[in-house]
Amino acid sequence: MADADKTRQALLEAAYEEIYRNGFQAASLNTILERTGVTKGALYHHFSSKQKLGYAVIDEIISEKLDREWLTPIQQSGHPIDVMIDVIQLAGQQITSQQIDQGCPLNNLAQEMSPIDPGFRQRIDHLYRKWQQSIEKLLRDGQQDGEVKASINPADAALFILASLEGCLGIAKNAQSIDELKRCAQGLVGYLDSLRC
Amino acid sequence: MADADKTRQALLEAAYEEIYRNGFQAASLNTILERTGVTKGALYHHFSSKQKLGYAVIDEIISEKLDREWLTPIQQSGHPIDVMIDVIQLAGQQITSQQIDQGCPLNNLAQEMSPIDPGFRQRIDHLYRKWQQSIEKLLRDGQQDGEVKASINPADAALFILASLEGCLGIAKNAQSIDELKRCAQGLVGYLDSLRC
DNA sequence: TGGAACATACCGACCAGTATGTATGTCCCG
DNA sequence: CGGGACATACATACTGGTCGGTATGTTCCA
Repeated sequence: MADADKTRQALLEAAYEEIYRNGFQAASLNTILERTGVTKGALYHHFSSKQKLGYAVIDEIISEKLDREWLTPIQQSGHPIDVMIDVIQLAGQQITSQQIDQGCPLNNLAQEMSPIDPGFRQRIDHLYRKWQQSIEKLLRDGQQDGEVKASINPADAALFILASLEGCLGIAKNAQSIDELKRCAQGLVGYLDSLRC
Repeated sequence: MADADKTRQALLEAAYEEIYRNGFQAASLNTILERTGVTKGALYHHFSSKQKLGYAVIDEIISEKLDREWLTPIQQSGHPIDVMIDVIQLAGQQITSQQIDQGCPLNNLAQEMSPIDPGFRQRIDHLYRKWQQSIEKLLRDGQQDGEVKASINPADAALFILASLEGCLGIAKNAQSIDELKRCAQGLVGYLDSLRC
């Protein structure tokens, strides 16, 4: 039934917002219910626990967001290093100050939940791995085209690029400063440049 | 009175552990009381709220830990870049798998609390700034000695180094993998090498 | 020097509020 | 008319925080 799906989707989106704002543990089901106008019975009809709701937010909302905002844009044509720099700088231009303050939704959940809930950790790890592999593929393509140094290990470099990106977002989040994000991202761009032949 | 100080210190240390394990919001005062054998009245005699207890943990426990484990070691004599690589690799050797899983105490608090509590954000920012400046000073010294490229901006590079370091710790925390930490840190070492003349 | 006045450190029962989760009832569509 | 899709009311546990009270000094004046 379409109505049921709409209810479920509304819950997922409100849960995503609430979790993004407060973290998973501090996220309140009652707040989610208020914001959606859905009742508690309906929520527990669709999700058997708060934990399962959190899992679904990762598997459906955040995963889809990652695809749309990072994995797909990175697949555009062009020199791999240039493409990555473009994507990073475009994201830097589009980001709002609210998004800076709240950081990366995936990394937020990773830092909070991975030590205390294997189900979260596993799901987050899966997304990180996809992310890393998409960067790795880009570097590998660059090596074949002769744009990227043959001496580097694409998997290791991709891992470091991803870590640095999350690190920059984390630092800027605490500083609540777009300027600091851009200065930090510039360091990452410098590293990317150093991978060119 | 010495006993009062001992009580206060015991509370701070137990609070640090509890917060490190569960985050600040999910940290339970009752657990802290159980672990220390201190009563609730005593706790609220020393700290007027859970928030103030959290502030004190940053100002006293975490700040001291940062000094001891990063700021002081970085001040040893030697070529700046070599010193930093040494400190990073030594830390990588000494880290336990439990510490990997739980991540960096300062970064954990930063990601959780900075968007929702200005007092936390400010205190964490203060420590990050000290950290960054100690790296910046090292790079500046390296430039004067002719070991570090004159073309780089020491403040910006220090910011990126700090962000990358936290990023590597964060990624390894989610992966729960020492190997992934070392591979990631190797990327940081590569960046540091690229700063040499 | 002895004792009243006061301060510090601590105790632990209790409070209101909130959290997730459950049990049962109703509605409505195929 | 059976079952999916809810709604309502409630259970239970736990949270941070408060409050009246106590025990152990410390100070200071007669």
